[in-house]
Amino acid sequence: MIRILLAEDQSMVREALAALLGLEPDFEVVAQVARGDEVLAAARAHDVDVALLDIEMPGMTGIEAAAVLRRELPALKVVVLTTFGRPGYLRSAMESGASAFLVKDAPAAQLAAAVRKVLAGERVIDPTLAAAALAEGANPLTERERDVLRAAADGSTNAELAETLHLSQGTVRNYLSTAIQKLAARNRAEAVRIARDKGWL
Amino acid sequence: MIRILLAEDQSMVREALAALLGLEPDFEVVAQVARGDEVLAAARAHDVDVALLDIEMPGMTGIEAAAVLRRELPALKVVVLTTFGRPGYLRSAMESGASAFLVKDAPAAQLAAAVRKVLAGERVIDPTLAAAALAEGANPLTERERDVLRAAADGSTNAELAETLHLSQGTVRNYLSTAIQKLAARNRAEAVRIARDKGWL
DNA sequence: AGTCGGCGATGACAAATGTCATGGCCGTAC
DNA sequence: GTACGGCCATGACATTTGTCATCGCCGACT
Repeated sequence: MIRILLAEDQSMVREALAALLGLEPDFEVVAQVARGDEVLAAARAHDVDVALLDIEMPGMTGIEAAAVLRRELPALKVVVLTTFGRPGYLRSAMESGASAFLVKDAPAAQLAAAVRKVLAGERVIDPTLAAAALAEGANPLTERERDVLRAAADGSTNAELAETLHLSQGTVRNYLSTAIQKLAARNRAEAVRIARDKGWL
Repeated sequence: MIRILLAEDQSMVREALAALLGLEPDFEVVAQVARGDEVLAAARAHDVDVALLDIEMPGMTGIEAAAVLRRELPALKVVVLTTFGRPGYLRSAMESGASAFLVKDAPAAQLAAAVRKVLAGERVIDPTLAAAALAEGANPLTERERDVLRAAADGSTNAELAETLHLSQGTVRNYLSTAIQKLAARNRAEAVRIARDKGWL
C-alpha cells in the first residue's frame, strides 16, 4: 500500500480528494491535516510515503512545509498541489524539494498518476508552466521591496507602512518606487497585482 | 436515485467532489460542467434533481446560474458551494433562489446532508454566516460606484478608468471618493479590499 | 583597495489622488 | 409638483504618491 498524507485547509476539498485517492486500490490516505505546521508531525506519526501539500494554508505554506520535510524526512516524496499556476510558486516549490507540482484545474487522473511517478523517482511538472517559469526569470525584487509591497497590499498609506516597518516615509516610497519600476507597473496597486500573479509576493 | 449536477471550474476539485458524492449509495452525479454558462443546458439534458454550483466560475458565476435555473427549471434545487464565506455572497445566493449555501471549509459530511435537506424542502445556511450577513446590512454601493471600483481593482489610473468607462476623470474620482467614504476606507485600494471581502464587488 | 549592491535616509519636484461645493438632467415616490 | 436620489460633470484645493539626485553604512566579491 502507498501511504499518503493530505494537507489542505478546506475540509470539503480535502475529504473529497481523500475520496478520490481512495478509489485507487493500492492507495491509503493515512493522515489528513488542515495546517502547514502540522505536516511534519503527521508525517512522522504515520510512516508516510507521499505528502500531498496545498500551498495556501494557515500556519505554514505548503512550500515551506516541503522544505521542512526534505530536511527532516528526506525519503518522503512531496507533491505540491495548488489552485494558482503561478510560475513563482513552481520555482519555489521545486527549490524546496517537491517532486511534483500540480494545479487543481488539471484532470483528476493526473493526481494518482503523479503519486505513482514520484514514487518511481520521476518528477512531474506541467510543461506549459515550466516554460512560463523559465521565461519569466527569477523574482527581481529584493527582500525589503517584497516586505514593503506585501505590507502595502491591503491599502495602507505610506505613513502606516513607515510605522509598521519602522522606516521613514521616504524610504517606503523609494522601495515602492523601485518595485513599481522593476515590475513595470504604473502604481503600487498594479505592482501588488503583478507580483501576486507571478507568485513573487 | 438522486440525480446531481456538479458545476466547478477546477477539474481536480470537481472530480474529487464527484468521488465524494459517489460514496453515497443513492447519489448519482449525472453531469459535470466547468463553466457557469453551461449549467442550464446540462441541467436540461440530464433530468437533474439538485445542482451543486461553485460561485467563482468562468462564463457566469454560480449565483447568476442559480437565478437562471430558478427561472427556467423551478423544480430543481440549488446548492451553492464556495471557497469564500462572504456575507454578500450568501445574500445574493439566497436572493437568486439557492436553497443551501455551503463553504468549502465545512466538513465534507455537510455536503451530502445539504443535498438531502434541500430535497426535503429545507434550507441550509451556516448560522454564523447568516448572522454576519444580517449584521453587515446590504451593499451600500450604487451600481456605478461598484462598476468604477471593480474597474479600479487592477490598479488602473483615473485616466484609464475614465477612458474605459466613458466618463470624465472628475466623475471617476467622485464615484471613488463616495465609495471610499461609504466603505470607511482610506484610499481606493482599501476600498477594493473591503468590498471584495464583503462580497460586494 | 576598489567596486558593487542592498539597506536606510533626506529633500525637492511633478503627478495622481481624494475632497468639497456646486450644478444640471433624469425618474420615482409622496 | 416637489422633494429625493442616482448619474454625470466642472473647478478648486489639499494631500498623497511616485520619481530623482544624493548621501552614508555595510558586506561581498575581485
